[in-house]
Amino acid sequence: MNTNNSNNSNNSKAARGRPQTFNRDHVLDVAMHAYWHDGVDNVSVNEICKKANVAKPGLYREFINEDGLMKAALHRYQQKVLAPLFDALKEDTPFRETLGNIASSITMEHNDEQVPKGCLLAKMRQSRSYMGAGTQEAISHIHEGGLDALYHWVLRSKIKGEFTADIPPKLVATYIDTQMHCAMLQLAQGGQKITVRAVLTLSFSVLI
Amino acid sequence: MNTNNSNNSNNSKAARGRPQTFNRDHVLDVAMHAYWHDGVDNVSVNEICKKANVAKPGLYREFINEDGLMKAALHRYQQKVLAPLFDALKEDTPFRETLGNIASSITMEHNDEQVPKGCLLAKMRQSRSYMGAGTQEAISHIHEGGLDALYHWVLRSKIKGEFTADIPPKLVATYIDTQMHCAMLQLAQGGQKITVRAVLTLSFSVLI
DNA sequence: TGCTTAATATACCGGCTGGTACGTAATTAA
DNA sequence: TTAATTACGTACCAGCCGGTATATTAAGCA
Repeated sequence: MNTNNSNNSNNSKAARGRPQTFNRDHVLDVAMHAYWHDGVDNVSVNEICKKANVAKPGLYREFINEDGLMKAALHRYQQKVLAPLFDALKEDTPFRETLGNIASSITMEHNDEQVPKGCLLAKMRQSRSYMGAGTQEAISHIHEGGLDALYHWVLRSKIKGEFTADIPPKLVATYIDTQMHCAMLQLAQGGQKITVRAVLTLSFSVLI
Repeated sequence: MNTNNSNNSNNSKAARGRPQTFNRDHVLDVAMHAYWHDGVDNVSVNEICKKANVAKPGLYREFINEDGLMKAALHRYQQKVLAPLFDALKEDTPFRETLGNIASSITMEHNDEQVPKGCLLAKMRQSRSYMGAGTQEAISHIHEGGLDALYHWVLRSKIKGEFTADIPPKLVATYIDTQMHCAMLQLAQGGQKITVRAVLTLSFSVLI
């Protein structure tokens, strides 16, 4: 898990040549936000370079090509945004309540314009087939991780007796994933939060 | 060949200059299929010209610009594909059965490779904000027409006593529209038909 | 036979794309 | 100092994009 660490501190001294000024994390933050906000198809490497105030060759040195940049940006999204959300599935909150929390956090009002609408992973999933191999693999990997987290959460809820509906757990996980995905797309596309939430809640009501 | 026409069918007289060979309907068929199959973002005017075997200036003379072409292709999709499907909502089939038919027709097996997966309207809706003004308007118009058809179908079903759940009809229309939209996207993205169908059926089960 | 009208195809435009060759700047080691 | 090493940024590449100027072709009319 990780590419060598470029510009960094805990490295022993040495550092033979000209010191690196390229800031990998900063570029990744810019790229993640741009892809998330504008949609992967509508952001070029040139634009990211401008926004991050770096030159193209430096970026290509770090990420090899556009596919590498996208893949890295998506991984950053997974770490910074997705993982904290999915941590909620590991807690001991009752099934019903967690389901409600999911609906809430998706349609939450953060009028913070800094946070783009929708979900980068959701947006990438739908144009998956036109992306580079590395990005496609990352999308599948992260998506499957999410499905897996949902699946085990459902299993545990079933054991705890909190989930009683007679629906195969695998299907429940896919169902919730699909409904979340769908809600994210609606939001990204400009759908009203209140409507998206009503639809999401209605779709979840079949589970409780 | 001299029964020429394509466009101006009922033209009676003369036809002064060089006879037109540009076939509007053929170009629209090609464009519709290309947008549908490959995704609007991944098809250029140049490619459509090549596939339809026409020169660019002829196409621009007929459609003015890319936006005009997209808009016309979408309208053709509405007439050729969508309208026949939505006609099912006007018949007297029971609510439950119609709901099942919707799920069936969406996940139907036409291994016919000629028919692209998913729905052109659904694909366009999700990249709406990056398209021309005419296409955006067409998307909204057709989408609202579909929502309206669903709404009135639900209303009639309620009057007939076939739909009894205590959910506002407007929400039901939006809900079904959303679930269909979502299923179409999943299919377009390569989702398994059997899985998509299971999710769709589960989501519909809250209505009956 | 021209003359007019209208549709055609070639060949081009500036601009943007992903990607890179190459000269230069900044550092350490000798 | 001088050489080696490494990162930097300018300026460029071919290729595609949406869109168009222009000369040519094919018809009816006189």
